[in-house]
Amino acid sequence: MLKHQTNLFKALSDPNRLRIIKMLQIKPLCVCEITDILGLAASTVSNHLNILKKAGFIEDYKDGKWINYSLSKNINKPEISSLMTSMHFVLEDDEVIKSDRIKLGFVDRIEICKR
Amino acid sequence: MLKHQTNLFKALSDPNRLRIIKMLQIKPLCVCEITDILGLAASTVSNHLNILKKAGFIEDYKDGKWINYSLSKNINKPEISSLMTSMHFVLEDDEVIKSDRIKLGFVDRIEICKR
DNA sequence: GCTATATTTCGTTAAACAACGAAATGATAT
DNA sequence: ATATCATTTCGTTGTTTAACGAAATATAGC
Repeated sequence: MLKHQTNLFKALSDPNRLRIIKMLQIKPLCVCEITDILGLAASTVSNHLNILKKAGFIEDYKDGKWINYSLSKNINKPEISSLMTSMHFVLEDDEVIKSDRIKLGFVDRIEICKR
Repeated sequence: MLKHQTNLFKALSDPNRLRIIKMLQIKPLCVCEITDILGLAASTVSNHLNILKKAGFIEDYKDGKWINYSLSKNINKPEISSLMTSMHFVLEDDEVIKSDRIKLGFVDRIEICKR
């Protein structure tokens, strides 16, 4: 249990995973859109998403041929919802986060996947 | 800045550092008391305390020949106080944490330092 | 000022982690 | 049914991190 709760914080202790959460605060995204904005290998992003999902911060659902990720509801887990509230106090003024969020307005999953 | 905020979560992503915070929620402690309960080398504990202090979660003050650590006030840092609030929702039922807190009632810094 | 002792710094070692590319998987849409 | 393409799995590499003991530092109290 101590180990499991430690994983909650471990999941949040990577800059790229924080970027993912701050993007998902705006809207749900598919793997290829996240990959495009972060500029990482698809396999690396897949791994990050898995860590966040196992921790309970995000969840996925299918949308045509894409898998969308969104922040998880987790009404019933106080530690998750409490930490998600904390995430709103964090990094709002960060340049990287702001830039990521601007890019969100222009990502087009169909264009990305054509490349 | 992204890096600095990541360190907030990194500081909380180690089981022994979580144990330290959950103990300090009960009362301030000196290094030798924390070392005694965790069962780690003093140098290791010193390192953990430094990481928590740099992140802004704890602060120290002198008390005779001991240095006491306590949870930091940080009224003015919303991300810190928000995360500290989250820490109250976490690990309250954990066996290790409960056992640590029971030991707190019996630690005697003068006895410890005589060994 | 000296001595005892609490705490920190340093160097080392082993384990954990992030990143990648290539290959495997799986599901959609024709 | 199959071709296509999004996503995941796997194995590898370099980096970061936790832990230790020994030595250094600092300070309290005589």
